[in-house]
Formats: sequence, C-alpha cells, structure tokens
Amino acid sequence: MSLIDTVVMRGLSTQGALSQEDKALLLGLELSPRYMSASEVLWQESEDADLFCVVKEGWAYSYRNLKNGSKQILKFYLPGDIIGIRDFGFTRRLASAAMINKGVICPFSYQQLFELFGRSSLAAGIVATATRQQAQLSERLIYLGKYSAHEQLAHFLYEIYLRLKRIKAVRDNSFFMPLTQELISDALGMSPVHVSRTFSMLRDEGLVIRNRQHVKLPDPEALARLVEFNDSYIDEFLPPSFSELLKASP
Amino acid sequence: MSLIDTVVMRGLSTQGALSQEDKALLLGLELSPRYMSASEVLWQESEDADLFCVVKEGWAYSYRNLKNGSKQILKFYLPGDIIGIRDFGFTRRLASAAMINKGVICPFSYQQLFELFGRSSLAAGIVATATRQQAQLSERLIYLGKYSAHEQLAHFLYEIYLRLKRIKAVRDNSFFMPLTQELISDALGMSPVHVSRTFSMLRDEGLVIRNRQHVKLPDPEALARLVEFNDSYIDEFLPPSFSELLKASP
DNA sequence: TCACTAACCTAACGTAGGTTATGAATTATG
DNA sequence: CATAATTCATAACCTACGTTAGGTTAGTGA
Repeated sequence: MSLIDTVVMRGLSTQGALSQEDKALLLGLELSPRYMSASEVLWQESEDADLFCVVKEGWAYSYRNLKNGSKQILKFYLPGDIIGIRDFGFTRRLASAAMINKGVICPFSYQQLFELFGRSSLAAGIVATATRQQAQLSERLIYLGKYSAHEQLAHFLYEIYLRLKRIKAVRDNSFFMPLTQELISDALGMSPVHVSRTFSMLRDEGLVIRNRQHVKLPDPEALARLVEFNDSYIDEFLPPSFSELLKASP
Repeated sequence: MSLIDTVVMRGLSTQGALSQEDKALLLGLELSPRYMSASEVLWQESEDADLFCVVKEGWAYSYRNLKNGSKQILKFYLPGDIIGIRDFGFTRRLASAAMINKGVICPFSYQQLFELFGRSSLAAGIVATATRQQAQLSERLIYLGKYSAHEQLAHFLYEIYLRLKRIKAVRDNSFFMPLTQELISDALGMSPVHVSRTFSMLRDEGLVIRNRQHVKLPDPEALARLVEFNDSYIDEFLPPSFSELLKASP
C-alpha cells in the first residue's frame, strides 16, 4: 500500500486524472511499512511534526488530552485514510495519535509532500491556510464536547480577542464585536438564553464587560488561564524548514 | 487588499519566503472588490462551488441550516480571513456563507488557485484529502452542537458504515468495529454510561445490533433517514472541472 | 414625542444526560 | 483452569442547560 491506495487518490485514478508519471511519483514516495501493536502511540501532542502516514491495516485515532483528565477524540482513521496531514504546515503536532488495534502504517515525510507542490510557496501558503482553519475547527469541537458553557464562552471570546489583536483591531483590551447573542448561541450550540446567563456570570466574575457590540476584557490573561488556552493553532508562521526550502528555490 | 494581505500570506512574507515573482503573481490574482450589505448571503449550501473570498472589511460567517429549524455556525470570519477554501476540491458548497455587518470582500476563482499548484494532480489530491477531513470534522461539530445523543450515535455509526463500505469492509450490513464504548464516548463528548444507554435504545428500535466488536445495521437506510445523512462530504471524487484541467496538462 | 422593534435580562420549571454504583459477561493472564 | 481485568448493562439520583415567559433597554422612524 502506498499513497496511491489512499481514498482520494484512488478516486483521482479512476477519473483518469493521474498520468503514468504521477503514478510513478506516488509509488516512489513509498517507504517501509511499520507494524504497530494495539494502542501504540504514533506521536504525542506538541512533538515535532515532520511526517504523515497512510493507514494500511487496523484502526487509529487522533485525540487531545484535556486538563480535566478526559480526552477528546478528533477522528478515527480506517485503512486507506491519511493520518497527520492535519499538522502539515505547523511546526508541532496539534494532537496526539495512536493505534486502536494492531495494524500497519506507511510513513511519508512532509518534505516529500512539500516537493509535490513544486516548491511553490503560494500553494504551500494556501494549504497552510486550510489546515489552520481546520485547527480552529478542531479547537471548537473540543470545547463543544467536553467543556461547560462558562468555559466555552470564555474560550470563544478569548479566541476572537486574539484574532482581532493580530489584525490590530483591539485597543485598550476592548474591541468591536458585531455579534448578537443569538449568533453566538448558534456557534456554540447552546440556547440564546443560556448565552445571556453565561455572559452575566462572566460579568459578575469581572472577566468580561460587554455593552451591545462593544466588548472589554479587563484581564485577558485571566480568561486564558480559565480555559488553558493553547494559541499554537493561531500561529501565522510556517515552520522554519519550509522557509529554508522556499528561499532555496529559484 | 488582495491575497497578500491574508493572514498566512502576511506571515510568509515577513518570513522572507515570498519572491518578487510570487508577490506579483498574488497581486495579479486580484479581482474587483465587492461591497456587501449586512446579512447579505455570499452563497448557499449545495450551490456550485467555484470561488473563494478574502474578507477585507466586516465580519462574515459560514453555517448550516439544520432540519430541526436551527442553524449551526461553523466559523466567523474577520478581516484578512479567507472564506470558502473549505469547499475547494468539492463540486458543491458544503455550507452557506453570509455577511454579519456590511463590508467588502475580494473574490478569487478556484481555477486561479488551482493553477497555483502547477497543474499537479498530486498536490491537488493532497489538498482535497485535507479539505475532506475538514468536512468530516465540520459534520461532527454540527452533531455535537445541535443533536441529541440518540441522533449523534446514529450519525456516527452510519458514517463509519459508509466509510467501511467504501473500502469493502462491510458484508451483509455487518462490520467489525474495534471501538470500546469509552472510545466512542470520548469521540462524541458524552459519558460512557450514556453511550451504553443510547446503544440500548437503538437496539430496542431495531436499528443497531451490536455484540462487542461486531456491528450490524439491519436497515442502514432507516438510520440514514433518522439523521438525514448528507453524504456529499464523503465523496471521493474531485469536481469534473478539475479532471478536465488535469487531463489537459502535459 | 411616541410607537415599534430588536436585542437582552431574569425567573421558574422541566429534562437530557452526567455521576455513582453494582453486577454480569467477556477477555486476558499466570 | 483460576483469577484478574475489561467491558458492558441497568438503576437511582442529581445538575447543567433548554424552554417558556415576562419585563427592560436601546435604537429607529413618523
């Protein structure tokens, strides 16, 4: 099994979109398969990210360990799935990955994948954008699954705060947020009434001051501590290795 | 504002990864900006997907309307964000998108983006894989947010069923699933006890027969109706337009 | 100025699902 | 084969959140 037996590539192949050259290239990427035992770990959160794997046999999953002791599983991987492209374009792993039962995986380096893009920094940038969005989505998923409304809303506000700060739209810890509580409730999967309740709680705790579309976070760090915010997924930089490659190209 | 003012591209630029040529190319992609009014819709779910946008001013969001009348918001977009790459590699929109307040957006065609990949079908395939994974994640998010445990588990099982069927691992509506109820609970964000309760309910309804790692869905279509399953995101084919482009290339 | 409306707050009450606990069935291990 | 460790089922009880409802505030327009 190689990349060519991957779910999407197989589709491409049957559509007649892959030339003989392409196929040869794909086969050339094949590395030695690795035999994995049940519950063996592929990688841990925040380790260096430098490869992805095709699952050949067995089931695997990616997950995040949470501060409250539980874990949130992001995805189960079945044979033919690619595991680890989520982190392509990041320096470190955003989630851990492990086998469920015993199986076989075929690893590929990000470098090989990168070279597929013909050293186009633009293509790499687009892909990085896509994976970053996915990372934000994962983060939201984690909060939907395992945290209370209080922590969810705190996390949501802190994320908005960080994103606005990055585009210089925060002044004196305050910002403009054109969202109704109903929109927020549709994003966080709770009732509008409970969003209101939760805002009141945050206000009483002195964490959030809000007046219609004007929001102030008197102590952003306190909010961040409350949700144990990990901002690595908001990172706007590509890994140093990418920069090297890109600069080296013509 | 053009693609170059996008969050990730700005990062690339400051890292010195973009050549003059790259920058010129990016600027060349710029189309005329569009002035949007508050709550104006950019596109609707299942319309043809052929472009993405850079948000220049204002806030936007992507969302899915649910059968129960509510909607789930997937993401809020702030100035400098790219909206619509989620659907790159799909034929149709997986979610709707609309403005929140008034603003300005700059549209770009997928075709232009596609040409960035140097017509490499491999790179396109990788990106398609990534976006497909994101789509699955979105789907899970929607179910976590707005549906009951009963519907969530039904949806989960049906998704596994479809994915296994695609790799020919389903026989007579039965399949092998090496997951404990605890793993499922960590994926769906509910307690193991409630997973058990919910399995019992599905069993009593005659929808799922399960014996440890052996699962049988006597009537998969009934399950699908229950969750109103939309399988477009499991689609393994790239849009026809991609195939044409790929075949036309050397 | 006074309607009219959208957004928000708070209270009262009901329920889906969390928690804890106990026992049975299955699988792993010496 | 005996025993330990998982995994699962079901029950009893409790809480976070949904639902319904009524009232307040802030805009908007005649």
